[in-house]
Amino acid sequence: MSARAIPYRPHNHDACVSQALADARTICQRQNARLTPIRERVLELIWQSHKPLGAYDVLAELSSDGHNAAPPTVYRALDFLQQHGLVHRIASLNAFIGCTHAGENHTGMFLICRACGNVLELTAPEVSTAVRKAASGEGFQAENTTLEIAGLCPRCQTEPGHD
Amino acid sequence: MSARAIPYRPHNHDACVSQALADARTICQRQNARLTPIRERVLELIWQSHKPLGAYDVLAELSSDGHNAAPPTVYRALDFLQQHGLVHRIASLNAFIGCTHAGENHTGMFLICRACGNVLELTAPEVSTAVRKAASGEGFQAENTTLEIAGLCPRCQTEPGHD
DNA sequence: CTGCAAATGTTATAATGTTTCAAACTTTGC
DNA sequence: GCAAAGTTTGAAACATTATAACATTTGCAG
Repeated sequence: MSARAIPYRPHNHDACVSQALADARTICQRQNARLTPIRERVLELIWQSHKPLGAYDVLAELSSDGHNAAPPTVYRALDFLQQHGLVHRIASLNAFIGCTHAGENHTGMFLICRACGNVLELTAPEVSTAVRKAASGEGFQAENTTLEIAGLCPRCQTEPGHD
Repeated sequence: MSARAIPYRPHNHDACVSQALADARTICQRQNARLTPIRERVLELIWQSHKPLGAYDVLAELSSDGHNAAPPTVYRALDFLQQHGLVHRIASLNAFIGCTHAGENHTGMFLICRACGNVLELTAPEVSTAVRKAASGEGFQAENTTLEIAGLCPRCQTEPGHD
């Protein structure tokens, strides 16, 4: 659906965002879910950064919009977006990021650069398989996987402090 | 070093705890790290439960010891214990659990039962390999992996609400 | 148009984590 | 031993993240 994201290199990010929003509208329609103005705006704000955005960052942006929102508004929108696979929560950062595989039925795996803060979402079938196998080897019925890898992105390995 | 933990089934947990503490003392000695009374006590408290303990849970236990501690005391002890591989932080729960592979140089993988709250720590080499491969396939230099799987443990699949 | 369910507004509060500076304790070099 | 330096702990305040509870509004089906 959306094109492959390449957060580490400059690109026309506005186009990413528009595409993501268009995808979201389609997905919500198919699921009979209401992508209300607030929800759409929150999704847009989150997409405008490749770096994960905290709930209170979103809140601040909304405020500077003139929208006088309180925390529950943001958390509710984020819950909705998560529920419908439009954003992911990065547990190790308490922050949220747009899903680059929305509607694709996947297990996200996140490469988080500790230097520049960018995050790349991957789907790695071999990883998913290995994880599922390891869990079922213990008789464990896996439902939800959190897989977050902190380290250095290609750019920050050679070009420290660029961003 | 420590025997394999089997949180899903009853066992002599006091023995687990003593063993973990003994191991910890050895490990710290080898690393020239000071396992002070507070740190040891925190480690003990964490080990006394197979369920992850929040920092404020630890704090409460310390208080009921008569030890009048403030949050930084606990967080500092937890940082120390993490640094030396004696406890793990479970990001998806904001909680801590004793490391069952202390001193073994491993990447933890956690099976978290959403019903009983018990957590099993695994080391799955195939998973680690797959993760490392996926990361380096993107040119990403992985440093730290958070891998947490929520689901149902064997016991809770057949015996809901036992605990 | 009316009544119900879903969504949002509003206020307050809970839970989690950090900063800062001072005091106590340990180690080290002499 | 003893003073200096470093490490650990105490203590108070504060910052950040998240939720509870209840009122109000909006969208929609009948």
